[in-house]
Amino acid sequence: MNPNRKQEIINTAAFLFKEKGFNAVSMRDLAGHLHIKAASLYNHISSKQEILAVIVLQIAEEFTAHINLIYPEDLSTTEKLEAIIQNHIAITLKYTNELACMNNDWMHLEANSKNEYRRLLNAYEAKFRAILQEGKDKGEVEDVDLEIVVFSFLTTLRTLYVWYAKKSSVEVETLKKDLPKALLHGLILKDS
Amino acid sequence: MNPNRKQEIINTAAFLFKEKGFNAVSMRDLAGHLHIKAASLYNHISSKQEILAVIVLQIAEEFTAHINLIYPEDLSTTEKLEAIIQNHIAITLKYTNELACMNNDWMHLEANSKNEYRRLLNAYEAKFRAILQEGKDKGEVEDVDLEIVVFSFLTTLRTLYVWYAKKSSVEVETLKKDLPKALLHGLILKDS
DNA sequence: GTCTATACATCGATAGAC
DNA sequence: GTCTATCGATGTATAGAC
Repeated sequence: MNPNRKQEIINTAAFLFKEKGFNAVSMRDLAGHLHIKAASLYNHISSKQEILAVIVLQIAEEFTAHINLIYPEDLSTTEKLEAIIQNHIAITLKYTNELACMNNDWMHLEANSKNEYRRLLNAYEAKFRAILQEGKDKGEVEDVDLEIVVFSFLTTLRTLYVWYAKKSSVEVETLKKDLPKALLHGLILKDS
Repeated sequence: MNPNRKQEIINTAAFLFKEKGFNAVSMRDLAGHLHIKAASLYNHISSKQEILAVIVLQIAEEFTAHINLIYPEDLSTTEKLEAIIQNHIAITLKYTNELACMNNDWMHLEANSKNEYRRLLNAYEAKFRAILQEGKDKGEVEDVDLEIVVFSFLTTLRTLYVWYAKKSSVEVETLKKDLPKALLHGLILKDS
């Protein structure tokens, strides 16, 4: 019942799920990393499914909260997109394991949690799409297919934890500076 | 021993692995979709691991073959990158299930196959990086961090099957036209 | 080439002692 | 709150009949 212990279990689970995938981590594995027996886990959590749901939905809700904050602000499209990029970087640094787990294992949520996750995901994409559409209407955004930009932008941002896994803190500063550049302005010089 | 039957098993497995993930598909599931019993599968394949290795390495080798072809050609950086993008789109259309499986389940390969996969992946990224470096040297490419561009570019291309899952053939034509635009030239107009 | 039958490991989860 | 012991389901894979 100790909430600290519960959080400890969830953090360890997130690490293991990232490393091996949800289905490849047994309750015995997880317990072993905490130096207890599998049966003892059930004093703190009700099921393996519950652990996954907490990990995934916690992160998904944090993303939703941030875009709901940014969306109505009086900022240019570039500024809004920059804020979203910086938020993805910040969450990637803080919740690397949970993010990997969300991306790879949300499909293993049971029905109710999976629906809730999908709802949050769709809401996030809708707000993101609306920001881009606004940019197009205001003439700030190039004439490219909106769905393609939404897809390529969000795919890159969602998968930042892969990049982060192999990098140093110096390189994180480069990421904060150059990722917006690469995503927003492309990489081919206009006059070539 | 019938090679057609073996291919049929592998194709069905790729579909199921994409839908549910490697570990969530049992040999009984797989057999059921082929209207036979699990034991009968072993007349055609030696293990579940073998199926995964065939699926993943087949695709990985196809990507490697293509970049080895493009790399030494006498083309501009833009042309080479366009060729790579079009190849990713083509493979996504032809091998959607296998591609999803490669991305999500390569971690479940056994040691030897996993090492081979990593070798192919690293070789691909190295060639891709070299093409970008060449573009920078020739002044065709913006001054952005190379690793960040390699990452965001390849992440998007690798994950195209997610986009394709929900789209029509009309939209595929838009993808072929606008994905290079979005990736190479960005989305923010220069004068805004 | 597919079947039935089954071996044997491991899974998530529970009961009840301490 | 952790333990031992264990249940019942399910996993991959094999043996041998047809």
